[in-house]
Amino acid sequence: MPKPTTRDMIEEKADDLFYETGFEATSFADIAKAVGISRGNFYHHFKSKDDILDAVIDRRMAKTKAMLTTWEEDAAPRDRIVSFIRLMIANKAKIMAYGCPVGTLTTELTKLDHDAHSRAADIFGLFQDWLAQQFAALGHGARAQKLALHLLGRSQGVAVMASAFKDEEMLTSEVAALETWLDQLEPLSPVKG
Amino acid sequence: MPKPTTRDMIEEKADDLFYETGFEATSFADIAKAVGISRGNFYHHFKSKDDILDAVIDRRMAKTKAMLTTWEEDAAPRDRIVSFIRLMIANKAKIMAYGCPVGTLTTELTKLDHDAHSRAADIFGLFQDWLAQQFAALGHGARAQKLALHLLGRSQGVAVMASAFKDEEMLTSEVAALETWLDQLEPLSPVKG
DNA sequence: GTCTATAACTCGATAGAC
DNA sequence: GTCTATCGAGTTATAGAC
Repeated sequence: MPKPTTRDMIEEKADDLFYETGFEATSFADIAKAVGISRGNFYHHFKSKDDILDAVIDRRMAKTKAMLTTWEEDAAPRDRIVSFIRLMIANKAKIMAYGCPVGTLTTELTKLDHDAHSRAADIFGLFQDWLAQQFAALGHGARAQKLALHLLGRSQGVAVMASAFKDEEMLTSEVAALETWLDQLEPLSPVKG
Repeated sequence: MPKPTTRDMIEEKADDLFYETGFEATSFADIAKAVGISRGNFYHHFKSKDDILDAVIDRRMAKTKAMLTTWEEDAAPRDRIVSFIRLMIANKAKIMAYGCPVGTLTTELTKLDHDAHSRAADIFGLFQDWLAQQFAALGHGARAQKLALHLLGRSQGVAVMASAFKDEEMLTSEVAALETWLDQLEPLSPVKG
């Protein structure tokens, strides 16, 4: 494992801080302090705060793609979708504290009327397309994209409410409801098996 | 109708701006410009920016209570719940542009670790309790609060996705799905009728 | 006295020169 | 890596207008 570069460190800490305290509320000084470098050193790596945001979005896109690829190790599309649903359980503590990283960033960028908004929304697009593939494999071809969007929305709702009320019970019971929903979808006519 | 006071005007414009551009991103200069008064003049009406936030939350609580009371003119609990669901249709344009006013504010205040976060979440509490009353009247007493939270979450998810993708079709079809969900809830054993 | 406008202060932000 | 410039934020002080 190679030693992380300064640029990697900046991206990683900026990613965390944008998630935990928001993009606008995070200052260069905050990131510099977290990384342990001086502020001037930033300009060797990033020209502006927007440049860091671009890098953070690229980083999240790459990590999302890698995660989706990992989930494809499950042969059954149904189990792949369950992996997505249970991501909320795996990230329970952070979701209750800060909400969903994708949803809260796109929401903030929408209000700021920021150019990067559509690129942040593209992360949702990655999830949607991947989920739609799984629903199509389950035999829901015609409405695969719609089901994917529905599932994404349900997940976002859980994240918003769980962080608003700091309610773990709500999160776990809604995750269970989503798995029930998945297994009761009709008609179920998979292409194979 | 009495002429609105300067204080009323400040609250109204601050409410709009907090919704459209976010609490932190809205400056006193922005509000002053919208109201048409000077910056310094604020401090005869509010001690600080947090004071304005408190007033805005109070204002939203009051408006929410008034709206819920209006919906109670429908005698049938089912129709009252439909009024809630269709609020997303009535506010379609704003939701696609800025998301849900309650959800986005609580999300922002969570990340800012702001004291007013719990008061903002109380607005969700108003909706939840009111919806739970309607579900109880429909005969779902034991799980009325849970159903209310579920419906709130579904609504939040729709708002997040619709604003992320600027997708009106998603909003309208999910609203229709919610009405179907409502009418297929089991068991249906209303106390009266 | 209540409301309002002007100006100045403090602080922390981005940005950049050395 | 330090040090400074510049800008805009929230805030305060003071003085004029109704």
